[in-house]
Amino acid sequence: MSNGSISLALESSSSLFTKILHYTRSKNLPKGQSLHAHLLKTGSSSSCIYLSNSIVNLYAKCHRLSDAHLAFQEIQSKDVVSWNCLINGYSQLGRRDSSLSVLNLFKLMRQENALPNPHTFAGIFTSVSTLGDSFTGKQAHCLAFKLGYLSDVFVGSSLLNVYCKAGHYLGDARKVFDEMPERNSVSWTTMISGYALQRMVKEAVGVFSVMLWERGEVVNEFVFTSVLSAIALPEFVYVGKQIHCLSLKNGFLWAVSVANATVTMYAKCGSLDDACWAFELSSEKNSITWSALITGYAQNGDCEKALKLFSEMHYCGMNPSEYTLVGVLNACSDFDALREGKQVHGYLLKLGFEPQMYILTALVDMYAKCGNISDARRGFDYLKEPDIVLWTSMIAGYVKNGDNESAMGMYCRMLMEGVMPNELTMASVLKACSSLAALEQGKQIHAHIVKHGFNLEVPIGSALSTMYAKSGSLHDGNLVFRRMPARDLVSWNSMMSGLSQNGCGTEALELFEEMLHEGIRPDYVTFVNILSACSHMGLVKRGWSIFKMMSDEFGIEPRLEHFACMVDMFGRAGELYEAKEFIESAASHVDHGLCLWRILLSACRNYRNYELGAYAGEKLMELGSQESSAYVLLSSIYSALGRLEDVERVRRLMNLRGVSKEPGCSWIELKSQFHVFVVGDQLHPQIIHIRDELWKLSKLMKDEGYKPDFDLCLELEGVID
DNA sequence: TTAGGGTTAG
Repeated sequence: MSNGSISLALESSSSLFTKILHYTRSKNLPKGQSLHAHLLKTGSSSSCIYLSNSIVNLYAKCHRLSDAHLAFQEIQSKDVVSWNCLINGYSQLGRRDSSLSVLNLFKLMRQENALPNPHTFAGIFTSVSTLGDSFTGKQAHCLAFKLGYLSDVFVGSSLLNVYCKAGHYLGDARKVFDEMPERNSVSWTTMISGYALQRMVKEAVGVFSVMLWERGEVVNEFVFTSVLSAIALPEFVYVGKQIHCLSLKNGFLWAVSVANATVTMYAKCGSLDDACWAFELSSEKNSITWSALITGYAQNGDCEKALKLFSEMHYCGMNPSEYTLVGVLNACSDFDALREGKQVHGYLLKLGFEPQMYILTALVDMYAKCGNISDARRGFDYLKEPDIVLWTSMIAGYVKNGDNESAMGMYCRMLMEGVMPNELTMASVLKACSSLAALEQGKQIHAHIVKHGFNLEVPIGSALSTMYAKSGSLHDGNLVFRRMPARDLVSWNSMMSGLSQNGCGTEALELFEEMLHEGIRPDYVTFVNILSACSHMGLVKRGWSIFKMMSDEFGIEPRLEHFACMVDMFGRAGELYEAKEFIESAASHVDHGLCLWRILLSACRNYRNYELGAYAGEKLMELGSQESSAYVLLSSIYSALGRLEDVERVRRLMNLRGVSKEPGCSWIELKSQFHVFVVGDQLHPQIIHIRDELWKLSKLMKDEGYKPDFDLCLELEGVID
């Protein structure tokens, strides 16, 4: 026997007990284990239930549940504390499997006729809320009530947490809360964060105020963090500011968790200056504080500041967490900042971050959104079993890069591998169908949506109505739109665009009026749709007044798209000189000029106003247009005017600038197969029959008296070929 | 003289 063991052997059981307690609190497992060995050797633990329970507790608190279980089984006559030590050990792990073990242990405990006490129920309710099992929660609630334990503040608070976490049971939660004979900081925090989770700001702040009224002070930092987390909308920022000031007044400047919640609160409300102020003010910053401000900037569209802050964080010697990296990668995605994104990628590899699922997803998303789809795919292929978020990122990436066929292919592969889509997946796939105008596939996706039990909420409802509308099925598009339980601005905009693109300008304008009537504030996209509808309908006056209304009433500055719609509107109506004046008053930017003069040039061709057409064409030459159609049209106009020198000059300019005509291309989907045709190609297997049919059609046209318009068809072989 | 509840960042 060593000296240490001799001294242990001589110790009284009360001193042994103090030691176990100390090792348990300090989570000193090795010391605890040697003490346990000593107790087994001397047999002193079996004679004393306090000591044996404490050993179970020691292992449970050190997260060694299998050892705790063994020690528990060694106890001959278990009491309620023995059960509680084990039950609470499992429940405190906070995992799904351990919570299920708790429920099994509770069943065993009842079979062995051991009577649970309030301590037992605290563990039971904690596990039930981890599992989100409100049915078992209700049963345990009844039992606790029957046993008269609900007056215990621990039981009440943990039960409160069951109902708060279940979301739909907030009414039950409030009832439990109101009926508690005693409430403390934990009960307040639980009730407040229950409301915060459901974004019920007024209720959360209400409970906070009642607490202030009853207690006269805020007891700890947790109450502040939970109430601040409820505030995430600009209209409540003034309440947030009051609570922030109160936290400073009550001396919580030291609490980094309060500072983090404050920065997050301001950022979510869109008050970035205040978020910055709270950030500077915090006496201690951790990676969460930095993350909160970085993602705040990213989510409010100031990605440049987010990236700058990230490098500042690096220079301050603060290492980023996974969250910071995900936040900054998302900023790169939104900012189209591939170079910076690659730097962050390199940096995280250097810091030794393993490519875990969410970092990998952020990387795939960043590469895809920044247009580097092949690197995105490499990241995707890295994982053997990608989860639904990663699949969706990859599918959305293909859609964003215009490769809708690959997006559809990925979706089919995903289904074959047995991965269930979520609503974002469905929205992306529907977008691919819209772009392909693939109605049949779109209908199949609609069937999947019904089959998987998704409802027509945004974004699925919006994407589905857009798919139908863009594929020409306006009736179905409208049906989906009307059946959506709630519509956001994007839903209205896409329905309007579907109507406008399919020649239903009047209906688009009616929808616009309806939207204003419902109090939805239009954005710049709305006005693009509406101006385009006016242009197609020839409603010049209406268009003018809407164009003015956009900036005067809604404070939206006109963008290139709006100017283009206006020029198109004048052009279609034959008001060519109005269009010219409009361009000259609006086109201060090169890009604007290039687009606007090009529209006028086409309109001049349609109305055979060659003088003005030549004027617009020369403007395009001055601005260095790279569009082949501009050169072809201008030279044909000069030819029609008999100005052959100018024809030659424009041709030379086109060659000099290396502008070449892209061959025309069209495609059609027949029986799930795409047939693609490019000018001059003979690749289609049925090309002979197709040409035969075309020849018959043109003969029919001639017989009916249609004559081709040769006015602007030139001997441009040298240019076009 | 052993055992219990709540909080912030993506």
